Amino acid sequence: MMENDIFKALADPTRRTIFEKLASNQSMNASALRNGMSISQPAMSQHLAVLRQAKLVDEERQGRFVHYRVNPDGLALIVQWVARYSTFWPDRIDALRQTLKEMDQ
Amino acid sequence: MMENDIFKALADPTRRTIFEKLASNQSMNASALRNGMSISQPAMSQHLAVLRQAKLVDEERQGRFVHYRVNPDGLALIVQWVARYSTFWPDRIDALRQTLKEMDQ
DNA sequence: CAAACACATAAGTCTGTGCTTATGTGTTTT
DNA sequence: AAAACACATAAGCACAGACTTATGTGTTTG
Repeated sequence: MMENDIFKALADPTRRTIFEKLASNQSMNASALRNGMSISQPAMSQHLAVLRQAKLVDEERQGRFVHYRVNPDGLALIVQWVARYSTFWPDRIDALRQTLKEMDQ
Repeated sequence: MMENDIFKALADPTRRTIFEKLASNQSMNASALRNGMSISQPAMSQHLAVLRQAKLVDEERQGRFVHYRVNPDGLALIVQWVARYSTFWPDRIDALRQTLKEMDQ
């Protein structure tokens, strides 16, 4: 299940850090992502595989490097999930609900 | 960490089911939540504890029953987290960004 | 007050998962 | 072509977490 992959992927703090790194930079390869992270190369590779399967990240091979960047599909799925419960937010935020509906098309 | 609690809480499919049940009904006690769920009483109790710690759920004791309902705080935190990456959504959805900013105040 | 009830907590088991080291695959460099 | 490099995969280990049964705590009912 798609939803499950996403939440499981984001349940790990290391993976969220990786994702945030990718979000603030345009695109990074796996080695660049490791900088300042005290994480082994295989661990990084495994985390990226999980993020990729959750559609939170896209990869693009360039020679011997693999460049990773944020895939909006994953984020959109979270938004859609949260949007189902938008009725529980303060009234004024109902405007958000509208915007999200337009987004779904 | 707050963020961690939420994502870990939602990483479990059973807990998401419980949360969705609470979202579609106004308020339910733990026993009512078990209906049609083939889950033991202690398991339900443990899941609810996790959801409560993540601020996804509120409890209110009434006699020997404990009524649970959705706590918007948890949902709001997810929205805030996703909002940080709203730049990755298609342009027109940038309107959402505005709405979320207003929400933060 | 005793029994039934609603729920929480304890303790143990089993599976999932995040890590490691070792090795494999493909690409670039010299 | 050999060496260095970037990354993936394999296999094993250790811990986290979801479940179970058993029991505890508090409340209501008969």
